[in-house]
Amino acid sequence: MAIEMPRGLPFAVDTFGPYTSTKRRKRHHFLTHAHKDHTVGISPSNIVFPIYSTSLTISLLLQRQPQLDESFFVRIEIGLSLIVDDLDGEFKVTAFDANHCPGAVMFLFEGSFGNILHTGDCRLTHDCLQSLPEKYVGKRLGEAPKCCLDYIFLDCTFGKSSHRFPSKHSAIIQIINCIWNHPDAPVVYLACDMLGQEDVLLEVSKTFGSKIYVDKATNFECFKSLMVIVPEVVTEDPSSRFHIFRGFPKLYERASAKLAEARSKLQSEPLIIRPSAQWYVCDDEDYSESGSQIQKQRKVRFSEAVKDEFGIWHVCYSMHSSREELESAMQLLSPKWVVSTVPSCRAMELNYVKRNCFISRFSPDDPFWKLLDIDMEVSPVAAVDTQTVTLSCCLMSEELTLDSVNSKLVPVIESSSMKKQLLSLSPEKNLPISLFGRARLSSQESDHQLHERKVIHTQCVYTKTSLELEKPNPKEVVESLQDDTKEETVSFSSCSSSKESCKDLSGDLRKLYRSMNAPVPRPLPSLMDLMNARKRSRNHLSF
DNA sequence: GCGATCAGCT
DNA sequence: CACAGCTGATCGC
Repeated sequence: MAIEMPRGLPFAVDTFGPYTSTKRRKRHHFLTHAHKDHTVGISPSNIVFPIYSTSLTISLLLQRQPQLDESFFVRIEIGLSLIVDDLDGEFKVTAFDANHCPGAVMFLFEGSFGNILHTGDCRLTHDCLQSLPEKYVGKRLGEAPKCCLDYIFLDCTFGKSSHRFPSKHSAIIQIINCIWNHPDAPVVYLACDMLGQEDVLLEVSKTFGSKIYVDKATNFECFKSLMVIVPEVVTEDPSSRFHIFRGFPKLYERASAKLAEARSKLQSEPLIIRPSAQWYVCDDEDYSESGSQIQKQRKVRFSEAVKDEFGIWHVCYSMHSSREELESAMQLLSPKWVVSTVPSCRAMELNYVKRNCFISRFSPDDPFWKLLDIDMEVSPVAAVDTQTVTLSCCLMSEELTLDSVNSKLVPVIESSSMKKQLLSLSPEKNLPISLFGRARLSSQESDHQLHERKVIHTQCVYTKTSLELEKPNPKEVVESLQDDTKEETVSFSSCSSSKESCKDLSGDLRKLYRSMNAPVPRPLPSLMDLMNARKRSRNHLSF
């Protein structure tokens, strides 16, 4: 899952259009790693070259999509920098190991827009941080680095997970121990067919002196990428004790079937190991209502493999940072602003962000404003001009609506007058408007006060040109704090806290919200009924 | 008819 | 729940 970069930046990371307007097309594209959800949109028909990425990521991508051409890509390797020419002045980009999967990198951009770290997907361990330029990393917790990053686009995938994850190395040792503890298992199935689990295979292979069988016929893509990354561990001989087990689909069903088959034949059971953090983050949140008894009964240990009710052994092998790792990384890096690259604005839940990221921190000449395409040189304008578009108008034309959160939406004057409005805010008096996520409060405000704050609600600011009348071009999503309401915090983020997903808005609008690091609101249930009824009647007609 | 995107699922 | 990814339906050219 990737987010669009703010409009003021000339580059995109892990997003590849297509953009309807060439005006919006980013001039430079960067790819952090080869997982498919980060390569969506890369195709010969949508050439957005050059795409900057590591040799390994490019190789994996070319292998999967041979119709792409090498010439679309520019190689950048871990630890190396490139200077990129741009209309707005050149900038420097450096790649760093993201500790996520083979070829995965974080990008550090340094230019007139500021110093920006985009982590892609990452597991931000201490070692990982130490590979960043010294000036950006504090020597110890609480000690500011010599140079502050302006923004971090941060992988907060497991930002909610309060558990301490074992290191990848430790997880691999757990896997090896688990295998040692099952000498009678005739076959060891490793659910490791995903890019990023190769080290598990490598270490198992080295420890037990055996290659690992990959079924070329049913798992060709995995076979191909293993032949690029760790060819020395792969065998096509099914008599090997170690087999790759597909993680999808229906892992549990297939695993149960394997075990049942052995039992029915009175054979020793095979050993099935799934190295993934997914199983461990399940009971992280408050599932007291929806969570099954099975979940409650789980006595999860992170220090050794755990067998579940289906007979699968789990080891917490995580390719993303835990909350603890993120907090610690943010403290050492002390960025001015943090944006989550995953939806639900999970960055806002980090203590570091709650305590340190507020808009009042930015002076009028800070590049922050430029990043958001907000021009500080504002000329006086009429209160209402011809560019004003109301939300209701946009929504009608899109056949979409926002949910009750937005029922208080008011028309907002676009562009310059809006900017002026924003900029005229005095931090003390009218706090706070934030441009990303939940409004950030002043640093003096305690967590308790923070909690007492009132409803935050969303305003969408749209620009209009004659061309874009049909498809409004939402420009900025801002939040404002309403002082006269009594509700406790954040109806705005109701979506992210809700257990339901936010799948009810059209893709375009969803992308917009995500790019602003704002949770996607859901239409009113009544509207959903209408939309569904319309869908049903349409389906009916087609018969 | 094809590729891109979305919905739904695990 | 949700990683990354699959399948099948639908959309749009």
